[in-house]
Amino acid sequence: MDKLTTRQQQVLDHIRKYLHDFGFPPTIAELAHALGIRSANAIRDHLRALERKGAIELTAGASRGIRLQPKADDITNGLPLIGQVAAGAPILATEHIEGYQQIEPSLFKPQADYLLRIHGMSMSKASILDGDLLVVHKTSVAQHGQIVVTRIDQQVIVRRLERRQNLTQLLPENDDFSAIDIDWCDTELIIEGVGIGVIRNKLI
Amino acid sequence: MDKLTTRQQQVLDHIRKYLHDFGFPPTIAELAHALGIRSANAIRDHLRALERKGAIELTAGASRGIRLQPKADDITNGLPLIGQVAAGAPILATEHIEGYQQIEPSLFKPQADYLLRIHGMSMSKASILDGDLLVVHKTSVAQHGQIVVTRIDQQVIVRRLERRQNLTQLLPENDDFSAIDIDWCDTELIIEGVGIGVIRNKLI
DNA sequence: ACATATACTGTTTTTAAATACAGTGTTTAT
DNA sequence: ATAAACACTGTATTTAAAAACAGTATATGT
Repeated sequence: MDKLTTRQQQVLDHIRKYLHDFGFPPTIAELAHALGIRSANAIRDHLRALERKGAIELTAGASRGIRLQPKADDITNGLPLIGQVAAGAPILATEHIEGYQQIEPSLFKPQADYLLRIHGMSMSKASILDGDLLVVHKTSVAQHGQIVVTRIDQQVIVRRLERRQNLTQLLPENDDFSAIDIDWCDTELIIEGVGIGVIRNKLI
Repeated sequence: MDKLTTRQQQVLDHIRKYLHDFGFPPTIAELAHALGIRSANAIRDHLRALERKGAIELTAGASRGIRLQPKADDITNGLPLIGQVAAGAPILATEHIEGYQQIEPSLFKPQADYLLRIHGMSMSKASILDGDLLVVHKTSVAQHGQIVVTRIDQQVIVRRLERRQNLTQLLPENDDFSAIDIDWCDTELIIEGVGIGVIRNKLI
């Protein structure tokens, strides 16, 4: 989405507020009045600009025919839920997004960026089970002991990060799995994010 | 909210669908057309009935002036988060509510009604840890094997329900805790709800 | 039995709201 | 420098949509 001018942002904010207050979008005249503008045409120009920049969608001829563009706002849209990630592809690529879940970001610290579906029981002893949604904070730095989302040989893997003097390991939390040694010459360790929470939507 | 007739429910469903599809509510004529009705007045009658029954709110004189009535607690406030419950007091009493968490109810099935903070490690082998939030569906009936929120001797306790021929037990998921036998003469078993999910907002 | 709610048809009137047209300056990017 | 985008004013026109009016027929509860 293109950058909005201050005025365009104000118009967008008013549309949001009105929608929240009334449950339906404002008319052009109502927006003009709310922003202290005496001519409806000024708002029409703003709306056209907002549409051109991808912030809203207009329906010609329809009263209140303004739709907020879903992608404009993370909060209205929720957190993306990522299923299986194809080797090499970026995690947040559209084809990996199974859907969006409306979850309060303030529930987690630091900021929750996306949900990653866990496949397999490699982290079961950390009480992270197959099918669980790992709440992930996007970052490229992680500390010893944290649950990390990493990329090894193009594959996305969730493990516990173990950092000693000159040894870095990715530890599973299940004795049936083996640790992955990271030696800096050979294997490249890319950290995609750290786990900050878990959501399980079916109990057994 | 009063019960809706089949037709009223159909009208409400169409409003929901239209809102989802277009981002703004339908006009009366559009609803009539969608339902195969030739007169706008029929829809007006339905809308008035829906408003009377509390399903929607109408704004007189405004085009598309239909607002879906948000389910008082769920959408506006989110799910109540219950901390410690005092002995004998109802779970959802105001003094137990630590706050409200905006969480999409559709993420859980059946319906999520509240979040209960888990104290202690009695369910650790079921991957429900101290500090976790148990997502609870309010019900008084539960089946063998489910994680249940019960009340024993006025205390709220989370355990796994074990029902055999003539034995009912509440099983912990930790060997350090012992099972609770329910004999129907002596102890009264009150089921407050069943666990349908877990939310953990700090990993260790 | 009788009031009330439900579920419509059909036409007309009124008002709400979008659109069109014709402008004036200012700012920003190439 | 100069076109394009930005940020408006103001009036007129057209169309979209709500609301009012006048009915019919069936179902439902008291």
